[in-house]
Amino acid sequence: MEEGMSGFSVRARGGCGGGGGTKCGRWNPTTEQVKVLTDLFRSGLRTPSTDQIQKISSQLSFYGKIESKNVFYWFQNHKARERQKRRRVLVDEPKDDGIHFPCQDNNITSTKHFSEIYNYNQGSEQPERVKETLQLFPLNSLSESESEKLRFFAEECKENAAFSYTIGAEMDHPTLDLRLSFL
Amino acid sequence: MEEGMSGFSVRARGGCGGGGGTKCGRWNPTTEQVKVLTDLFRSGLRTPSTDQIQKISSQLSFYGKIESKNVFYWFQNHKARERQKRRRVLVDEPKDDGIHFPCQDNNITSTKHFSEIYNYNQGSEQPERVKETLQLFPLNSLSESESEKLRFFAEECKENAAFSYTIGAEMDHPTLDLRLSFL
DNA sequence: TTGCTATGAATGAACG
DNA sequence: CGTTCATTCATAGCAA
Repeated sequence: MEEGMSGFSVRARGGCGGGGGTKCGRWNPTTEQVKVLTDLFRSGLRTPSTDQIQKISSQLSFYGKIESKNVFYWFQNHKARERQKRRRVLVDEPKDDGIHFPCQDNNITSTKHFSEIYNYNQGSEQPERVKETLQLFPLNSLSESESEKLRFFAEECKENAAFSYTIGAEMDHPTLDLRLSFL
Repeated sequence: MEEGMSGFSVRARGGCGGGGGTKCGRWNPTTEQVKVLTDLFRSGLRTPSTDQIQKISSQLSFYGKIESKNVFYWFQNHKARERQKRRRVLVDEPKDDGIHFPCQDNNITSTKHFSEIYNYNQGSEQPERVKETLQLFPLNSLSESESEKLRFFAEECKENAAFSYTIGAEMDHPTLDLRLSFL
């Protein structure tokens, strides 16, 4: 795949006019946009707030057409897919049964929230929920694949790590500054 | 021939109760059900009461498997996403600085009471929400996106408009009658 | 063309 | 109610 296409206008494809019958065209992120988003993600950003989404979108619009919903979806998808990938690793390779600590144990008991809201219940309360257990673990004697898995877990755990990110380090033009400070 | 064109998933029903014995995870609304729900929403229904939910669900069950909670969630989601979308559009496209009239700013006498319209009031009753006066305005020289935004605002206005809706106009079969009268 | 993979988009369900 | 999660649909790009 050619990596040129610097800047934007990568959506050169006909899009709408193409033989589709559905709505025309979906967002096609430029390499710069993907880079920034990925860096943000790796910096610890997982679930940007509405404000952050808008700021990011605004900044990224420099590199090409983009809407805030694109940023929103990007993070949703990226997070979800990393999660399911990790999940797959857990299931596919059960040989690592020495460590298992998915950051925050999700106790998935069957849900009954609609009835909770509308009183369609018939008694029997059960507001039990397991609290987080986030424990540390010995970081030694780990094989390649194992340490890789650890990385996954580590990534998951930094849900809300504080961070700041600056766009434009080696970009050709702008040196845009996008400092995200939460809380 | 098949080209994959479709406004939506054409799979629809079957699923759980069908003879295929497929997965029956979550509700998969039929196109008819979606149509009715959408029409109800567009008619002004935003937060149906428990009774209304029951009625709607009951009627829609004709078109396929459905539960009350599905209707409940549908409206919750639809409303939430409508607002979210509108919010995003407002911020994403500030280039419409020629028109700005949130909902019912009838009087040209400026926007003196935003709090009245979006009443997040805290001292008095709020029985008087939106009077459906929804004034018209020159629908000319409006770009595509602009008129789209207008539609958003218009939709927001009919928060609790009285309405009645009849299912089955051009439906293939039933002519179900679902008159919802509130208050 | 056909199939696969990655990923944008949508939405049912549910949480806080 | 706003936000988040899980699953699925749809499509662009590439490979065989």
